[in-house]
Amino acid sequence: MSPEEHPAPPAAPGKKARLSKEIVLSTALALVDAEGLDALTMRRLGQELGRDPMSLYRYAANRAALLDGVSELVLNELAIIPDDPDWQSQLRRIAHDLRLLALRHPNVVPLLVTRPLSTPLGLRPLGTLRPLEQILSLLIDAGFAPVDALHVYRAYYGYLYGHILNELQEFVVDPEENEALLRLGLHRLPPKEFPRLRALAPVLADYDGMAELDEGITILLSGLAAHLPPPGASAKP
Amino acid sequence: MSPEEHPAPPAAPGKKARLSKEIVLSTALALVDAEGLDALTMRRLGQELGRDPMSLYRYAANRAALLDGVSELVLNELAIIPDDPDWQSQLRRIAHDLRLLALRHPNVVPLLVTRPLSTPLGLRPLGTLRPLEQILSLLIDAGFAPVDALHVYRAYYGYLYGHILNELQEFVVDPEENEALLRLGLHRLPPKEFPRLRALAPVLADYDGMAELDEGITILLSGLAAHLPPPGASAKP
DNA sequence: GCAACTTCTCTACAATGTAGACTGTAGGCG
DNA sequence: CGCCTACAGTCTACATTGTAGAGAAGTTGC
Repeated sequence: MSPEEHPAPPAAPGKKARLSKEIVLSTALALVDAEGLDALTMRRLGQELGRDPMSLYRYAANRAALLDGVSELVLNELAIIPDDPDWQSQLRRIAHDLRLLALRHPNVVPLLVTRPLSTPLGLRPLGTLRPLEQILSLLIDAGFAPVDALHVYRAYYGYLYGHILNELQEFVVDPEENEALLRLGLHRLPPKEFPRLRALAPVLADYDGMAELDEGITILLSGLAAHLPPPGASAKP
Repeated sequence: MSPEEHPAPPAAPGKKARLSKEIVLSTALALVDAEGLDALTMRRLGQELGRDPMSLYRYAANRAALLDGVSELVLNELAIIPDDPDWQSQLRRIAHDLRLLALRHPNVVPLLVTRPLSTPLGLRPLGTLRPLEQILSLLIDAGFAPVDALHVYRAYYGYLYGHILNELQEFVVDPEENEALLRLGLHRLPPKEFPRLRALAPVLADYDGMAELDEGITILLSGLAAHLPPPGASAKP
């Protein structure tokens, strides 16, 4: 019975290890994953850490910075390693990775999408810019001119984010419920006004996001490859 | 000098016309457009209307409902009229319209994107589902099987939303400032870590969103047309 | 053992959303 | 005309939020 004497912080999950930005942010993320964005209040996070809420301000200037930190943490889970020389399959892999990341942290997606809208490019957390830089780099290394790389990136990332939003929006509410109409709450729609939507209920209900993403990416990438000067036309060795 | 005696409410912008949902929502939208989402508090909106904040609850069950109402109001500005028999040019036109809508109400875009994430399909404000229904209808009328129409819709709308988010994110901060690096705040990025991004500063600074959207849509639509059973294969007259 | 830190806590306050009771006003019916 | 009912709008009150500012506790170097 020595529940209070342990001087070694690393293995004592009990109460009093010194805080750190990493600890704060990762328990913030855990909280958001478990209970949603609204649950992430200073007081609640403080309580989760067994600390006074005010202590958090040592590690994040304010709540907004905390949210940025969480975004960054999540995006850091995305590994972009240029092992595959084919840019198309590379981008395809990243797309699937990002999709899975979003499904793993659905509550963070609004942050990823929304916060950059209120923060100019250069002031965003570096972690959120890194994928952009890395993908540009990947494309340029594959032989694209920088300007074209940017175009490819925009079309690609645009579609990717759009797809993720779409998929999360269509997420099935109550998997217990079997009737597709009910499962999606579509029975509340006036049939006269929404005949198509209602008729598509069964199809909507089993949305294969992964397949849909893959098709879309295929179309987009091959289209991009066709409409642009082929990589290698005017590139570095 | 009869500023108080007018018994006719319609022409008296002064103070005391009876409220209505339309009035409340449209001044809410005006407020958001002018000062951003955060400015839309119950008290502030009440003040804007010359009424007690609590009176708003007659017209919106709570703040979330207010936000939904604003989304709906904005989406109602999008007119989808099936005048053009060619589905591709139809979708292209809608895409440009929606883009302009977003540029007209940039502060509302986070709402459009975020709120559906926390509301199951069937429970969303009808106004926000109407574009979906209408586009499905348009595609089915053009000869697509319903399931394929849904696929087209998803890829199309996904890309479209993604593009809009992209474009708004890259919005130039201070158009007064001439140096591209500065204008975007990119000078804060460590050069070693972000060489590509920094090198692209000038290109980033003059982003032609309209052209970029059009290219993307072209690629996507022609790709979709090629990868799917051509409309009319198994359709109604 | 003291001094200069950093880290954490306490208290306090202004702003927000909203419940619940209340007041006024407009119309319907005798 | 007088009363009654319904509804629009208001007032007061409260719990919850982010965060400023002063201080306590703990840690580290000499």
